[in-house]
Amino acid sequence: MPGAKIKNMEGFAAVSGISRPTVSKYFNDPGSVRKSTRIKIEAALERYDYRPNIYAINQNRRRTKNIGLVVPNLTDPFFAAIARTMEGLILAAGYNPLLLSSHGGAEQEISNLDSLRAIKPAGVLLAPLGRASNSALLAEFADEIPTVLFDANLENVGEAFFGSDNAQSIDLIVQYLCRTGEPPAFFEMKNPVNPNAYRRRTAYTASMERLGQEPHFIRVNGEGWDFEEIGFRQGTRVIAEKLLPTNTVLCSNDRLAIGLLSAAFESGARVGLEEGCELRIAGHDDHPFARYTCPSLTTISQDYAAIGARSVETILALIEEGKSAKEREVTFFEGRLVMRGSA
Amino acid sequence: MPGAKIKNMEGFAAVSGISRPTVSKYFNDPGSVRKSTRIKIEAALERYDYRPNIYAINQNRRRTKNIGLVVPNLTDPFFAAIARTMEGLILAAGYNPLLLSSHGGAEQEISNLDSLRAIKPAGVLLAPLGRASNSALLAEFADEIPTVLFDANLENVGEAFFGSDNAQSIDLIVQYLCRTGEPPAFFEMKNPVNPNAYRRRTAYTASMERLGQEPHFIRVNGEGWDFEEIGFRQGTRVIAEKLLPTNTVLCSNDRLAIGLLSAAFESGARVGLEEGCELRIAGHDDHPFARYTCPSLTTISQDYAAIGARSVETILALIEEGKSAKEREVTFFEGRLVMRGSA
DNA sequence: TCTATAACTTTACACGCGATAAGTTTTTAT
DNA sequence: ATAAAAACTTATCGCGTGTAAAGTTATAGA
Repeated sequence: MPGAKIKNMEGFAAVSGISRPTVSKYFNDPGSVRKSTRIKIEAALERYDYRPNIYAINQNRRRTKNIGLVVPNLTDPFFAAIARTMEGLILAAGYNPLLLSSHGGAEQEISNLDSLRAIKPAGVLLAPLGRASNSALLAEFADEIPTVLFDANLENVGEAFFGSDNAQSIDLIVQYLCRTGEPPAFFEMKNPVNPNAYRRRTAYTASMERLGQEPHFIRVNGEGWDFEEIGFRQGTRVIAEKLLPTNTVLCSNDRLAIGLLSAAFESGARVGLEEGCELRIAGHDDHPFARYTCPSLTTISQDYAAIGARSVETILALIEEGKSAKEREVTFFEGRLVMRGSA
Repeated sequence: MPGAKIKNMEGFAAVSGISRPTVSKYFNDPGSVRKSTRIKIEAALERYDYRPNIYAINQNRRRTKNIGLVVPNLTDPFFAAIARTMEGLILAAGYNPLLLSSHGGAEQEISNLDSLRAIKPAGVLLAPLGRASNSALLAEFADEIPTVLFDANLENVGEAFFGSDNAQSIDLIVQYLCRTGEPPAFFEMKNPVNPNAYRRRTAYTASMERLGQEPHFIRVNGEGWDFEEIGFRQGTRVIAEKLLPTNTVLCSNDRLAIGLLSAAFESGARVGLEEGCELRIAGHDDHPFARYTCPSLTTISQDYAAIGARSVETILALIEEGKSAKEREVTFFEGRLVMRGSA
């Protein structure tokens, strides 16, 4: 029950009976002071309402305790989820996370980095938009401030990258689909916004060829990040015009698959493994809603716990060890097959 | 193409040929200086790389330009969307939005407010958790810092509240459902986390009675914010045990409805308006995903453009006019019926 | 051209803390 | 008990701004 407000550390030092530099030391690391003085300070904290002024702190510290966290689109629950786990890890390490969303726009991405520059963060975790990103400006930023990329890789930007092993995960699901039915066609956007989409395209071709199957692509038009909408509209057309070369469709990501599932439902095409189903649909990412589609969506679960953990570990190491790594570390984590009702 | 970096306003004032206090004035309001000096300063900004140090600024300003934006759960796309629109409005007004999510936890909500206190925001827009919130501590916070609530109201906390008119919107959809088929039963959680859920419960009863129908409740167990999961698991049970009193179900929110739709699908119960369907399901909120459920979800669209706009306007007025309003303003916006395939 | 006034300049201090140096006290190890 | 080490104290500076006072110059309106 803190009583009277105290306006600065000078005043707080006075009431706690400890000198100001020692109090300052305490706030920067409570373990760095003698136990007896720690007790005195904490007793004073109980009695009085005082918190160090964060602006004064940051003005004087060499490095702030801020870590920027930039995701391409918070409206996408996938990024909301990964951002949340990263936030927790950053807090646990005693740093202050600052979450920004680029809202699918390259200008917003740049303006996010500008905002971050203003707060002089110790480091930044950045999931870039991908193809749309202004990579020259991103590289410039990463040159000033320790930056780790995740989810989408841009060549030579940042000190490290952590993401999914699309070659492995796509191979996993292509093998599964081929083993259990007709080989899949690949449903994707003509001009994907995300580099992962390109990797998955390549991985699909490679897997199919390895299995002696001919790759088939269903490439649909559409711009932006409204993937469900694109999957739905183009899916409706594809089904109506009977453009599907096989009864099995592997979508480049779950959000397209969600749209396609909805299109199939409204078109009267039954999806799933059961008797009488005319279509199998699979996705990639294990979107939070994939469990609740009708039927539930067979997909690949990205190991975002690992991606998040390693990204945070790495930026912390960069910050605390001081300098940048000799070599840019690039690590791909394996995906896991999640078998559900749709394929 | 800014050239050499300049470390402080002193240096920048020197190269721009203007005195430091005037430069300071310029950065706080470019319109407050003479046109000829504005041109000189902006010319220097082109040639040199300088931005005022945000920590030094905020240490000395009476009020910062920060506005806190706290939502109960960013993983919920509904809140992600409303947060996004509010962010845009705050930026447009020349303020700096700071987005925090309480992740469904009361402790996190409090710690978010503590983080905000540390940055001394000019004002805060807060969507509280609701029932779980520590409303005493929230009230204490709102007492220190101008605060506007949205989405979920807590009595006498904050200077104003903006949200949906649950009585109107529930009446709208209950009337629609009664007009077009059997009167709905109300599917909800036994102990909802959100005050809106209580309002909707009451509104449902009132509407049904007004229409001369007997209200029926399906109250399911479940804790936390994993509504889809709860809707799915309990929905599966309810369908299996044939506990539905009518063929029409109105869910307290879309996320429960999404789970229930999934349960119905897996249970083989056809949902919708078409021939041969045995169930109608409706929701509330117009969740971004509601368009893509199978069948697409009939629901109520909250006017979150209005809620966001009025909330931001109000907090800005409070900040700029200085003092708090005479009376706590409480405004409910009407919902709109969105007719889709499920009911 | 003159004058009122708005806008500028210089000077100075305040903000609240981090950091460091030099001296003093307390704790730990022998 | 004693010396060395650790932790404290006082004193002082620096950070990059906001802000205010007092004096000076530019601008607008007559």
